[in-house]
Amino acid sequence: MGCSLRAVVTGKEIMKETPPNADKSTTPLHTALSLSLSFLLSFSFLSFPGRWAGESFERTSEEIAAMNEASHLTRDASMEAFEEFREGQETERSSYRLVLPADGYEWKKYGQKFIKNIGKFRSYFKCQRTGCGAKKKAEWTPTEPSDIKVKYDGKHTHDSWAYSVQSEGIPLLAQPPTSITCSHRCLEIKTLPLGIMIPIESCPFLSAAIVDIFCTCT
DNA sequence: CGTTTTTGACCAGCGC
DNA sequence: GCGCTGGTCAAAAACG
Ligand SMILES: [Zn+2]
Repeated sequence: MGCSLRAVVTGKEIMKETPPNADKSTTPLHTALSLSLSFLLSFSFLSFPGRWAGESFERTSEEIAAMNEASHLTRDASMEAFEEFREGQETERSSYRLVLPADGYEWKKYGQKFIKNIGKFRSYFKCQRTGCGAKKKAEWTPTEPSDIKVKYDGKHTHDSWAYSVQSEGIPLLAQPPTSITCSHRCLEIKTLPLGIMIPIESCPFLSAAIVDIFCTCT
Protein backbone atom coordinates (compact mmCIF):
# COMPACT_ATOMS: atom_id res chain seq x y z
CA MET A 1 0.00 0.00 0.00
CA GLY A 2 1.02 3.56 -0.51
CA CYS A 3 1.83 6.22 1.94
CA SER A 4 0.11 6.62 5.21
CA LEU A 5 -0.57 9.35 7.65
CA ARG A 6 -1.95 9.19 11.11
CA ALA A 7 -4.32 11.70 12.54
CA VAL A 8 -5.84 12.08 15.94
CA VAL A 9 -9.43 13.09 16.12
CA THR A 10 -10.44 14.84 19.26
CA GLY A 11 -13.24 17.20 19.93
CA LYS A 12 -13.88 19.35 16.94
CA GLU A 13 -10.50 19.46 15.43
CA ILE A 14 -8.50 17.08 13.42
CA MET A 15 -4.84 17.36 14.00
CA LYS A 16 -1.96 15.88 12.23
CA GLU A 17 0.15 13.71 14.43
CA THR A 18 3.79 13.14 13.76
CA PRO A 19 3.94 12.47 10.10
CA PRO A 20 7.50 11.25 10.00
CA ASN A 21 9.11 14.25 8.47
CA ALA A 22 6.50 16.92 8.64
CA ASP A 23 6.06 20.14 10.49
CA LYS A 24 5.16 19.60 14.06
CA SER A 25 2.55 22.24 13.99
CA THR A 26 -0.95 21.02 14.26
CA THR A 27 -1.97 21.41 10.71
CA PRO A 28 -5.59 20.70 10.08
CA LEU A 29 -6.16 17.76 7.87
CA HIS A 30 -7.83 18.38 4.68
CA THR A 31 -11.06 17.00 3.68
CA ALA A 32 -11.82 18.03 0.31
CA LEU A 33 -12.09 17.82 -3.22
CA SER A 34 -11.06 16.75 -6.59
CA LEU A 35 -10.82 13.20 -5.66
CA SER A 36 -9.61 10.73 -8.13
CA LEU A 37 -7.75 8.28 -5.98
CA SER A 38 -9.09 5.77 -3.58
CA PHE A 39 -8.00 5.83 -0.02
CA LEU A 40 -8.43 3.95 3.18
CA LEU A 41 -9.49 5.16 6.57
CA SER A 42 -8.80 3.08 9.59
CA PHE A 43 -10.90 3.94 12.57
CA SER A 44 -9.61 2.82 15.90
CA PHE A 45 -12.24 3.71 18.36
CA LEU A 46 -10.70 4.51 21.66
CA SER A 47 -13.97 4.56 23.44
CA PHE A 48 -17.52 3.89 22.59
CA PRO A 49 -19.81 4.39 25.51
CA GLY A 50 -23.11 2.64 25.44
CA ARG A 51 -24.06 0.04 22.99
CA TRP A 52 -22.42 0.69 19.73
CA ALA A 53 -23.29 -1.68 16.97
CA GLY A 54 -19.71 -2.57 16.30
CA GLU A 55 -19.38 -4.45 19.51
CA SER A 56 -22.21 -6.71 18.62
CA PHE A 57 -19.95 -8.46 16.20
CA GLU A 58 -17.87 -9.82 18.99
CA ARG A 59 -17.82 -13.53 19.13
CA THR A 60 -17.12 -16.10 21.69
CA SER A 61 -14.40 -18.58 21.03
CA GLU A 62 -17.06 -21.16 20.39
CA GLU A 63 -18.56 -19.05 17.70
CA ILE A 64 -15.22 -18.57 16.04
CA ALA A 65 -14.60 -22.27 16.21
CA ALA A 66 -17.92 -22.90 14.57
CA MET A 67 -16.99 -20.42 11.92
CA ASN A 68 -13.66 -22.02 11.18
CA GLU A 69 -15.23 -25.38 11.01
CA ALA A 70 -17.61 -24.13 8.42
CA SER A 71 -14.96 -22.38 6.37
CA HIS A 72 -14.24 -25.38 4.21
CA LEU A 73 -17.78 -25.54 2.95
CA THR A 74 -18.62 -24.37 -0.50
CA ARG A 75 -20.72 -21.45 -1.65
CA ASP A 76 -21.37 -18.85 0.98
CA ALA A 77 -21.74 -21.47 3.55
CA SER A 78 -19.29 -20.09 6.04
CA MET A 79 -21.57 -17.17 6.69
CA GLU A 80 -24.59 -19.38 6.68
CA ALA A 81 -23.18 -21.72 9.20
CA PHE A 82 -22.18 -18.92 11.46
CA GLU A 83 -25.59 -17.34 11.35
CA GLU A 84 -27.20 -20.66 12.03
CA PHE A 85 -24.99 -21.12 14.99
CA ARG A 86 -25.79 -17.72 16.32
CA GLU A 87 -29.47 -18.23 15.83
CA GLY A 88 -29.46 -20.53 18.76
CA GLN A 89 -27.95 -17.81 20.87
CA GLU A 90 -31.16 -15.88 21.31
CA THR A 91 -30.05 -12.44 20.30
CA GLU A 92 -31.86 -9.44 19.00
CA ARG A 93 -31.39 -8.67 15.40
CA SER A 94 -31.50 -4.96 15.77
CA SER A 95 -28.49 -4.99 18.01
CA TYR A 96 -26.37 -6.35 15.23
CA ARG A 97 -26.47 -3.33 13.03
CA LEU A 98 -23.18 -2.04 11.80
CA VAL A 99 -22.84 1.67 12.36
CA LEU A 100 -20.35 3.76 10.49
CA PRO A 101 -19.53 7.36 11.18
CA ALA A 102 -21.16 9.86 8.87
CA ASP A 103 -18.78 11.10 6.28
CA GLY A 104 -20.75 13.65 4.36
CA TYR A 105 -22.23 11.33 1.79
CA GLU A 106 -25.23 9.09 1.68
CA TRP A 107 -24.55 5.45 1.05
CA LYS A 108 -26.54 2.42 0.22
CA LYS A 109 -25.36 -0.88 1.52
CA TYR A 110 -25.59 -3.53 -1.14
CA GLY A 111 -23.78 -6.48 0.30
CA GLN A 112 -21.80 -8.06 3.06
CA LYS A 113 -19.38 -10.94 2.98
CA PHE A 114 -17.05 -12.76 5.22
CA ILE A 115 -13.71 -12.69 3.43
CA LYS A 116 -11.96 -15.90 4.12
CA ASN A 117 -8.46 -14.93 3.20
CA ILE A 118 -8.19 -12.14 5.69
CA GLY A 119 -10.72 -13.40 8.17
CA LYS A 120 -12.78 -10.27 8.14
CA PHE A 121 -16.29 -9.18 7.42
CA ARG A 122 -16.66 -6.69 4.65
CA SER A 123 -19.62 -4.49 3.85
CA TYR A 124 -20.15 -2.85 0.49
CA PHE A 125 -21.62 0.58 -0.02
CA LYS A 126 -22.47 2.66 -3.03
CA CYS A 127 -23.18 6.37 -3.16
CA GLN A 128 -26.90 7.02 -3.25
CA ARG A 129 -26.75 9.91 -5.67
CA THR A 130 -27.87 8.86 -9.09
CA GLY A 131 -25.11 9.07 -11.59
CA CYS A 132 -22.43 8.88 -8.95
CA GLY A 133 -20.42 5.70 -8.88
CA ALA A 134 -18.41 6.24 -5.73
CA LYS A 135 -18.19 3.29 -3.41
CA LYS A 136 -16.83 2.38 -0.06
CA LYS A 137 -16.13 -0.79 1.80
CA ALA A 138 -15.97 -1.31 5.52
CA GLU A 139 -14.25 -4.26 7.05
CA TRP A 140 -13.56 -5.46 10.53
CA THR A 141 -12.18 -8.45 12.31
CA PRO A 142 -14.61 -10.60 14.22
CA THR A 143 -12.36 -10.38 17.22
CA GLU A 144 -11.81 -6.63 17.02
CA PRO A 145 -15.12 -5.23 15.86
CA SER A 146 -14.29 -1.75 17.08
CA ASP A 147 -11.42 -1.48 14.67
CA ILE A 148 -12.97 -0.68 11.36
CA LYS A 149 -11.28 0.12 8.11
CA VAL A 150 -13.18 2.03 5.52
CA LYS A 151 -11.88 2.11 2.02
CA TYR A 152 -13.19 4.76 -0.33
CA ASP A 153 -13.18 4.08 -4.01
CA GLY A 154 -13.93 6.31 -6.91
CA LYS A 155 -14.79 9.93 -7.16
CA HIS A 156 -18.05 11.65 -6.43
CA THR A 157 -19.73 13.64 -9.12
CA HIS A 158 -21.09 16.06 -6.56
CA ASP A 159 -20.29 17.79 -3.31
CA SER A 160 -20.62 16.48 0.16
CA TRP A 161 -23.41 17.89 2.25
CA ALA A 162 -20.95 18.32 5.04
CA TYR A 163 -20.00 21.70 3.69
CA SER A 164 -23.36 23.19 4.27
CA VAL A 165 -24.75 21.43 7.29
CA GLN A 166 -24.06 23.37 10.41
CA SER A 167 -25.17 23.39 13.97
CA GLU A 168 -25.27 26.76 15.62
CA GLY A 169 -22.79 28.11 13.19
CA ILE A 170 -20.40 25.25 13.72
CA PRO A 171 -19.98 22.72 10.94
CA LEU A 172 -21.07 19.31 11.95
CA LEU A 173 -18.04 17.88 10.35
CA ALA A 174 -14.57 19.24 10.53
CA GLN A 175 -13.52 20.80 7.31
CA PRO A 176 -10.08 22.26 7.44
CA PRO A 177 -9.18 23.36 3.97
CA THR A 178 -5.68 22.21 3.38
CA SER A 179 -4.29 19.22 1.64
CA ILE A 180 -2.31 16.20 2.57
CA THR A 181 0.63 15.17 0.55
CA CYS A 182 2.05 11.71 0.52
CA SER A 183 5.48 11.21 1.93
CA HIS A 184 6.47 8.79 -0.75
CA ARG A 185 7.24 9.02 -4.37
CA CYS A 186 3.73 9.54 -5.51
CA LEU A 187 3.49 12.84 -3.76
CA GLU A 188 5.55 14.52 -6.33
CA ILE A 189 2.82 13.87 -8.73
CA LYS A 190 -0.24 14.51 -6.73
CA THR A 191 -1.59 15.38 -3.40
CA LEU A 192 -3.75 12.91 -1.66
CA PRO A 193 -7.28 13.80 -2.54
CA LEU A 194 -9.67 13.41 0.29
CA GLY A 195 -13.29 13.60 -0.52
CA ILE A 196 -14.42 12.86 2.95
CA MET A 197 -15.28 14.87 5.94
CA ILE A 198 -14.08 13.32 9.11
CA PRO A 199 -17.06 13.10 11.40
CA ILE A 200 -16.95 14.56 14.83
CA GLU A 201 -20.26 15.73 16.17
CA SER A 202 -22.27 13.35 14.12
CA CYS A 203 -20.78 10.32 15.78
CA PRO A 204 -20.70 10.41 19.54
CA PHE A 205 -18.44 7.44 19.60
CA LEU A 206 -15.83 9.21 17.63
CA SER A 207 -15.09 11.70 20.34
CA ALA A 208 -11.62 10.32 20.36
CA ALA A 209 -10.22 8.20 17.65
CA ILE A 210 -7.16 7.51 15.67
CA VAL A 211 -7.60 7.77 12.00
CA ASP A 212 -5.10 6.25 9.70
CA ILE A 213 -5.27 7.46 6.18
CA PHE A 214 -3.68 5.38 3.52
CA CYS A 215 -3.11 6.54 0.04
CA THR A 216 -3.58 3.67 -2.34
CA CYS A 217 -1.14 4.95 -4.86
CA THR A 218 1.23 2.35 -6.19
C1' DC B 1 -47.13 2.00 3.87
C1' DG B 2 -42.25 3.74 1.60
C1' DT B 3 -37.60 3.13 2.46
C1' DT B 4 -33.49 0.67 3.91
C1' DT B 5 -31.08 -3.56 5.18
C1' DT B 6 -30.33 -8.34 5.04
C1' DT B 7 -28.91 -12.27 2.71
C1' DG B 8 -29.00 -16.13 -0.55
C1' DA B 9 -28.22 -16.26 -5.34
C1' DC B 10 -25.72 -14.97 -9.11
C1' DC B 11 -21.60 -13.79 -11.69
C1' DA B 12 -16.86 -13.07 -13.26
C1' DG B 13 -12.23 -14.14 -12.61
C1' DC B 14 -8.72 -17.31 -11.46
C1' DG B 15 -5.97 -21.56 -10.42
C1' DC B 16 -5.94 -26.04 -11.45
C1' DG C 1 -14.31 -28.00 -17.53
C1' DC C 2 -14.56 -27.65 -12.00
C1' DG C 3 -14.47 -25.44 -7.59
C1' DC C 4 -13.47 -21.56 -4.92
C1' DT C 5 -13.44 -16.57 -4.08
C1' DG C 6 -14.86 -11.84 -3.83
C1' DG C 7 -18.11 -8.47 -5.69
C1' DT C 8 -22.93 -7.50 -6.96
C1' DC C 9 -27.94 -8.14 -7.49
C1' DA C 10 -32.41 -8.27 -5.86
C1' DA C 11 -36.30 -10.33 -3.23
C1' DA C 12 -37.67 -10.54 1.10
C1' DA C 13 -37.45 -8.91 5.54
C1' DA C 14 -37.01 -5.32 8.77
C1' DC C 15 -37.44 -0.73 9.95
C1' DG C 16 -39.84 3.49 11.26
ZN1 LIG D 1 -21.43 10.40 -4.67
